[in-house]
Amino acid sequence: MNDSDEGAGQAAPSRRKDARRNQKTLLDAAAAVFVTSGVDAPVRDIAAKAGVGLGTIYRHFPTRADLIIGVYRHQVDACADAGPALLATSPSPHSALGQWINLFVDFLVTKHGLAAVLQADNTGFEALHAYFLDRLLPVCTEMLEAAAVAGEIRPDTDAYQLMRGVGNLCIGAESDPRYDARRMAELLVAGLRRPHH
Amino acid sequence: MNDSDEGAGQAAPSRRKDARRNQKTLLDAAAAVFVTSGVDAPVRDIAAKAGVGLGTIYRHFPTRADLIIGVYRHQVDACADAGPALLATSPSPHSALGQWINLFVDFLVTKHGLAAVLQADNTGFEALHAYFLDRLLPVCTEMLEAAAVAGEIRPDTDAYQLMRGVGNLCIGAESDPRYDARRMAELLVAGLRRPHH
DNA sequence: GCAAAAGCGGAACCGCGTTCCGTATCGTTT
DNA sequence: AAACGATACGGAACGCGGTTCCGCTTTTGC
Repeated sequence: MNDSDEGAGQAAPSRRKDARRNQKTLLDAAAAVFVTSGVDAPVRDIAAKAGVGLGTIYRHFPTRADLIIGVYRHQVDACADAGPALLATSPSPHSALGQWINLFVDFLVTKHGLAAVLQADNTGFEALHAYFLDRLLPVCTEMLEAAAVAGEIRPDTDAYQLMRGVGNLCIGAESDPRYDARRMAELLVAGLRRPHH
Repeated sequence: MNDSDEGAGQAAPSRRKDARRNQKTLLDAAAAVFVTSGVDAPVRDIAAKAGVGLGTIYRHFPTRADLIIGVYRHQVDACADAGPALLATSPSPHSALGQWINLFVDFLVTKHGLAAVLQADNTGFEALHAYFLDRLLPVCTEMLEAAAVAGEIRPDTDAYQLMRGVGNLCIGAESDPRYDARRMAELLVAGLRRPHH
């Protein structure tokens, strides 16, 4: 899949020195451009910001998804790690789930255009979708199960659908002042509560 | 806004006869192409299907939103009309709301790519967004108020946010077999139930 | 039938993603 | 240090799709 690093792996001990430097430069440039122009920013803009040619960016990050993953991997991992922590410190699994979803929503709405590109059907972004699922689905599943065991929610809830639904709720949220994705996500989480305990 | 008709108005009594015919031809062609290729289908495809030039399509429908509105106006109107009817026949306002949302979701998920293009921030689709809001928001507001008066839901629920949330939930639903937008929408509606006192 | 008005077609232009290859740089070997 | 293969770089060039623009055709009013 990935010959050297980009995508899912980050250790790049081999390779030529300039190549490694360029990779880092590109990630920094991409992060900066993503903030100002969103994750859909023209590839040329990122290349220009990094001061490299187009060939270079495509060699290091064959798809835009690779670039996005590279830029946000740490934050996604942090979100994943927060799950078990919340489960341990929260008064109830359902409350932990709510807080965790809040974290996820906050992450998504502050990355312009990221939520829109996260859905599975978006051609060329399968890797991105897969990475998010890979990291977050187990956590979500764990929390849902804990809540189900505690009898707080219906036991038939599917973690994938919940993640997908929450991700969808975040689409375009950053550019619509009348819309509050966090509130909608809370409603969704509230909706899976058991009718009465 | 619209010199003649496209967009929100449909009566086109004046104009040249061939122009009126082309407009109809274009709507039919667009409807057909939307079914097979989604609402993002290349303009050229629609022009080809209709057997007209590019200039013609842009003259009749300056933006893609105009075309989409033209194609789906009747169905949107039907959905709007269904609201009061459901309110009258359903056992409770909340139940009517749930059924109405189901109608809306079914409409959206069967129109490939429509939900994705419905959100406000999508440049060039303001007219589409506005039309949907124009027709459906009053209905949604009415149903929410009825449910609030009946004490079934919290009284502070915003119709715009609900519509936007439901619309978002439908994005990409048609191409992801693991995802059931209707179920998520039901969860959302369930979530605004009053926490029984 | 004729001229102005209205409408039509599609070439052309632009932005953007993506590919490809001649050139430059690196690092290793002698 | 010189030389040479491997590795990486830059950017021209191509394809696709949206949008504009203008010379030509059809319609309509007289």
